[in-house]
Amino acid sequence: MTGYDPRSYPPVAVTVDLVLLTIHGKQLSVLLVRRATAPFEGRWALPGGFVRPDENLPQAARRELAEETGLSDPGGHLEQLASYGEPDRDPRMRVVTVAYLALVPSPPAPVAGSDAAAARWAPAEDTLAHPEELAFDHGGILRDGVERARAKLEYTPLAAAFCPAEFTIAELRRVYETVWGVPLDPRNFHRKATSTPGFVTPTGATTTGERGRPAQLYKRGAATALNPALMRTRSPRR
Amino acid sequence: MTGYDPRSYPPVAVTVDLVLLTIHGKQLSVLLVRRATAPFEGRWALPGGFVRPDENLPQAARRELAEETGLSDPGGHLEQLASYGEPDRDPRMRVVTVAYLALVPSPPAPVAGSDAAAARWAPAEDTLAHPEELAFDHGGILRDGVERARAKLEYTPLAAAFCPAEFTIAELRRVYETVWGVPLDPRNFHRKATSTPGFVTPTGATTTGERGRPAQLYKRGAATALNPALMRTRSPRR
DNA sequence: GCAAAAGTGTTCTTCGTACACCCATGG
DNA sequence: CCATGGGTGTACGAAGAACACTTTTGC
Repeated sequence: MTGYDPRSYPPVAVTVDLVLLTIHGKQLSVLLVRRATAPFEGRWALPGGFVRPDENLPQAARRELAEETGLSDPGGHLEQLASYGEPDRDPRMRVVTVAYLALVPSPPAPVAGSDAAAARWAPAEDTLAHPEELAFDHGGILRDGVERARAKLEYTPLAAAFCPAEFTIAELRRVYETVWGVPLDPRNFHRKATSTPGFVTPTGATTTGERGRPAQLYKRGAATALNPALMRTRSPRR
Repeated sequence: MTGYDPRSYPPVAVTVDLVLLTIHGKQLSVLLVRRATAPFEGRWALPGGFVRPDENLPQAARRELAEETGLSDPGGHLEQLASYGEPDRDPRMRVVTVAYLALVPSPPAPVAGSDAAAARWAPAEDTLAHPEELAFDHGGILRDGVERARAKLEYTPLAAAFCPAEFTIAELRRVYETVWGVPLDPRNFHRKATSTPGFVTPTGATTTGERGRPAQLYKRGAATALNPALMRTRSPRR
């Protein structure tokens, strides 16, 4: 590295891009914005923007999240995903992007993109099937984000990030079924969720006005990791 | 993001830093280099350097790894860890670093730092106990790297990255014991390692000249994930 | 009462743990 | 033959899968 002064390099920019996931109806959905300017004008892309000189990476990600959801704190979960830095990933200049993964409760707010031409919740499955339709390398970033989300549901209490502050065990189960795309046994899931320490804590309240027996309401527990983990792989009895 | 042109920003540099781990004797060790120039001159730091205009991030990481180990392909494993971008993490200018985690077989080569004043393998435990002694925010990066390595041993066949091309089950077990810092039952570990599909594949050869019964030699299997996972948490019989 | 959803109990099987035991080599 | 480490067999208990069954609501 001696002899390499970055100030003699062509300029580099650092951006933050967001894989913002929620559960919309029965589908895992990702927020896409339509690009208003070149390059990739008119194409759909992940929301994102340049990191400002005075902010760190999580701050930039939270700022983007707030801008896109229109809420100062949309709840849910935000974590760094990975960084992407192919030299030609942006035709304008060298841009290294730090992708963040955000999971938020169902439609956090009507999305009023202040700086994007338009924004929409797109079914993740459809978008993953045609990743090349997204601008830049966002198809690959989205794939990594969805994969990370699927994996982390197994061994962290992250599924609750998709739920409102209070939720039923059945709602939590539907998160798993939607994200993983597999049916789960409601009875075994109930036992598992309520018996895993720190996963959920009962609020005492119950649902009402729904069909069937009212359900206990729960809020997120204090645990940051699930032990034992939930199983994603179905191991059918022989 | 409208109205924010990164070309009007103060310049940003992107570096790649390496958490390079190996097993040295009975200890998990990390490669540290002594800084030859300001800032933090004379202090120990993770190896790293600026990403060049024509290379992508993995290429930069592999270049650093080759430079530090003195081998064009030291074997083992290399993966992106995370990115760090506090505005003041480098007093010279805004530097965003993309950290990579590398796991290589025991002393891959005498380290001849071409551009660092000196390099050494430091016990990870000691270094983690005094993270503030490292330059920049490298103490935190090291902590994240060791944590990642410990976690990934559970559900990936990554432990084999610490072993030479051919190894015995006992060598593999010692990797786990060293990285996790817990003793494992040799007999149960043997069964588990050999029965987990894709973890290790026998070469047919055996060790010789050692004390005790010769051991079968194995090489890395094709699996990228372990199913079922190995257990790190000891669940003692009640 | 009936449908629907919540929640409990029970059985079967799998798998981790502990540990007794046998095997193959060096000295 | 004995010490040392490699490798197998087996009993016990914990936990997951499957599913019968009870509870509590809306209609």
